[in-house]
Amino acid sequence: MIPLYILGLLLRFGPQHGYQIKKLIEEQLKDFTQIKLPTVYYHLEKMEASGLITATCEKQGERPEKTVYQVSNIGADKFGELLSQSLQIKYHPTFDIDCTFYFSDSLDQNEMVNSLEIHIGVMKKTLEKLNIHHRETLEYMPESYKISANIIFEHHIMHYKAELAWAEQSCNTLKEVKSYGKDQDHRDQ
Amino acid sequence: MIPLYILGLLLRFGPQHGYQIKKLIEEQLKDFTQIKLPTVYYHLEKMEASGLITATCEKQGERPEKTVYQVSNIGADKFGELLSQSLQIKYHPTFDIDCTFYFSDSLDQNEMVNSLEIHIGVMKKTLEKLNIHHRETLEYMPESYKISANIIFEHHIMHYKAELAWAEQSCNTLKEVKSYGKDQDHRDQ
DNA sequence: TGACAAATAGTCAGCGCTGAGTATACTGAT
DNA sequence: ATCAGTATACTCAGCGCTGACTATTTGTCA
Repeated sequence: MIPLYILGLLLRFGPQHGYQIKKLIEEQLKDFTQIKLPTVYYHLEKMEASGLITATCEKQGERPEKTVYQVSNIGADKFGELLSQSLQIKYHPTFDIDCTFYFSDSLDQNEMVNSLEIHIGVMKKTLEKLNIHHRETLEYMPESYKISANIIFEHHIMHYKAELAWAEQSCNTLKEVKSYGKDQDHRDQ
Repeated sequence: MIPLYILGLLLRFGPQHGYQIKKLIEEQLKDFTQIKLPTVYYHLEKMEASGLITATCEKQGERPEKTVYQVSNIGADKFGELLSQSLQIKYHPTFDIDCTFYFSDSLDQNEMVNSLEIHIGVMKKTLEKLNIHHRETLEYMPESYKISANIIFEHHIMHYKAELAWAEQSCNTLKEVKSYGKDQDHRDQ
């Protein structure tokens, strides 16, 4: 996926250094990816080696050189190819927290409720931020890009909502079990 | 997360070989993880090196040896530690398809609609399977595990539903745009 | 105008993971 | 009795990724 981003950004915004590409990704896609700088450089080198992009050294004054990358013809073709391939949508999420619940017999219920409550708070804040950013983005975005921007934002918003709903539901379930347990204890005494 | 699974499974089901651990993960968690065999062995070796588990060679007849692993005291402590840590829930999904939509100005709308329609089909089938497997699991599962099993299944089901809803919504949006575009073409002619 | 933080630009060792491969044992069809 | 196919059990080279590091340049506030 990263080569696709790099090729696409270089085609859309013209030749760039590795660092600039990282900045572009941060600006353009901050809510949707977390690509690290060394990862960008790693792919730039690989892509240069395979001829998808060409590197030229830029010397301003006599300061250290910066390497500027631009897409070759082969790279432009590859972009189209990768983009078509990316239409094969896959969705097989895994959640670390499933492991926690799988072994929940070794855990205290209060801790679990607590942890879910924190999670609920985080998800609510994340959703607020996303909604605000969504509105902001639509303001300065040219009409032709709005539809796809909407689709991307909606994708994330819907999954965050699902995560929130799950956390709230599970939290309530655990609380009910707890109070039921207490009732039993009470009756037992 | 994998060391946590391995420690937990070894504690719950007793000493096992690498291959058996893989089988256990497949049986117990088939809908929720896709851990590969070499990955299991990788972690077993690391965990043995750090004293979390101990390996003993088993020779049946004079056939090749199997290595059986069991949890040490240190490992049992580590299990508790990792399990507590795992209560810090993180959710920052990234979707490859976002990249596709980000560059959707280079794509044909029909292809995108098509791709989403396929995705909708896959998600529907996945949900059906998950629901069936959910019911089956609850049947043979002892009462004490049902709550956590429900929570895990619900987690996945809710996210698959979100994914499905998003795909349907986006598909409709794109279709509307297309027919609107056609209208315009028609008027332009 | 000197000093300290932040931004820019890039490198590298090493970790986690897995596709592809090896080798033996079992099982069922012919 | 044999052969194919599957299950069991494990190994290893090499890829993708990134934390931690280096080094320079540019604010920025006193």
